Amino acid sequence: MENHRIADIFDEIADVLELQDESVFRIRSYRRGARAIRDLPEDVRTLVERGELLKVPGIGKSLTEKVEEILGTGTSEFYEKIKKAPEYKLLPLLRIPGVGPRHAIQFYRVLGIVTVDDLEEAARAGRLHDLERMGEKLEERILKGIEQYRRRTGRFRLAEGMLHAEAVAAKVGKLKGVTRIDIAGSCRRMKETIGDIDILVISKSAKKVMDVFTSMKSVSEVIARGATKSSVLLEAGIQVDLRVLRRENYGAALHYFTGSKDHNVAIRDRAKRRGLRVSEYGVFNVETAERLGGASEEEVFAALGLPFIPPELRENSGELEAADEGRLPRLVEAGDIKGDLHMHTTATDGRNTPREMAVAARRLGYRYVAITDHSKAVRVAGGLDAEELRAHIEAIRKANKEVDGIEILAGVEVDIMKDGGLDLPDDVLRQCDVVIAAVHSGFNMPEARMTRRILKALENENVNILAHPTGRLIGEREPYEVDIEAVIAAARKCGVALELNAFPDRLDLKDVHCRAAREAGVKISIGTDAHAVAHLANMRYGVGTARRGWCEAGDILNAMTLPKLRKFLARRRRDRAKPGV
DNA sequence: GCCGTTTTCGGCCCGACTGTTTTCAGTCG
Repeated sequence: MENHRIADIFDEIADVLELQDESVFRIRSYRRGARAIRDLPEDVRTLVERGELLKVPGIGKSLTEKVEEILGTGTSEFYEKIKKAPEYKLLPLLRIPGVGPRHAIQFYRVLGIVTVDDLEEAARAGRLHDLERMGEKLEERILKGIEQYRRRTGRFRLAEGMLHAEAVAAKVGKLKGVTRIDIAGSCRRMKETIGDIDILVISKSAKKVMDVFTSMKSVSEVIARGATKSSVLLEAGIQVDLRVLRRENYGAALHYFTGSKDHNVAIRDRAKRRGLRVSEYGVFNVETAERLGGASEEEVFAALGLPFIPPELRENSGELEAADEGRLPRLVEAGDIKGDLHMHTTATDGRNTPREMAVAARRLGYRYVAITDHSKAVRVAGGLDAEELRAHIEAIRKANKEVDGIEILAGVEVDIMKDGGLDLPDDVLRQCDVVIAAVHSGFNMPEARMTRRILKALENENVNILAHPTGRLIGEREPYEVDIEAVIAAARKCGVALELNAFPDRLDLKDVHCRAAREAGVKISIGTDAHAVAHLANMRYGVGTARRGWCEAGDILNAMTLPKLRKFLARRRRDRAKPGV
């Protein structure tokens, strides 16, 4: 996948242009282009080959040419020129909170500062505060920013951010006078990683809210404190912004601070065309200054002639057009989920027995679960060989008889070997109700070989689900090289479901791939890959990701009733058994 | 640099907070 590399190049170009005080619109175009490419559901190369890159919103003639040049030669003439510019060396300075392009360029021009170390030294020596419009407080703030920059690991995983956000919301929400509290921002949109946490509050006593918020035990630093807005840094390193709002503005603010930025820009653009202005205070008629609403998000959308758009869709990736044409999906909800088809037990590397997992799942309101322990290739997990799996299946059948109110399906997560063969013989796989196939080794093969390997595994008539199809670990391991389009097409042909692994480190398939799979008519199985009872709760992140992928309940395998699920699982083998099929 | 039911030229989202200043620049979201 070259998408990330090209997107990073465009972002770097934007940063340098900003340091060079170029047109803000030109800069914005590079940033928008970077984002568009980063979020593509498929390899930018295939898009170029089909001649469709120009159709992507935000990508025009100039960026298309640069993408083609980079794909062909590995770089672009313009990018090379940018890299030679003196400002290029200053990019790390921009990553320091509190340092923007104006400061960075001032430090460079006046004091010759290039590196973060230079800046730290200058700040410590008190050489910054004599600069124009600089003072001792800014100097101090920059030193703190450098500290934060050094500590910082980048974005946080959704699950981690959500837990912190919910802890803060619980604390502030308990206060007297707080009549409403919401987590907004990328958490609300269920984005796979979050940069910071946004919390909105309606309260009569804003001061009290700010007092409590800024003095929580988990706060390591108060970054800003105002009458309506405060920001803190938690010990965990996550920044939390909290705003206190008036009831009549609340919907407009909630919409605004939920984002995404691109969605907001598109909304305001739409408003402008209609002679309206949208801000976090409401929707206004530009000429008469009349206020057309803003107490609820519904009012904001309605003022623009739109139905409510769920937060997970607000990425400016077609949701406004779909809303306009009345074809917004009816997104899958937590309550639609009827079971969990991927979990491990003490038979391999899990911490609970099949029985314990099933009882916990029943408490979640599920109708069925599948126990899917590892096969022998996963040595570290104590994977099962054929004999052990047979015994395990027996144990699962027995547990199923003992536990009422939920069906325990016997399954396995069988490894896909390097040649595309499976780690266990067909006769034992045939005894399973559910077979999940997965790649756990040999991640570094070339794309063509990896794609062949997975496609061959999908051909095996016993396979029902392909687990974590790209193998990525968010922030830790890049996905392996695989032609995801080909995998989706093969899944469709073979009647195999693709998993949306809900484990917080994975969320794999990711949102844009879910959307592509759904559009191709492939079923998505949202599985938690739970290794303990507590992990079953991660389903929410899988559902959130599926919603970001525009999935409806009908697209989700484990939203099916048990009889329908059984039919889906059995169909493959039956079809194969028919002569001539 | 992108884009078009106002336009192929001339637009391109809006506001809070901070610090350094007596009206604003920079950063951030």
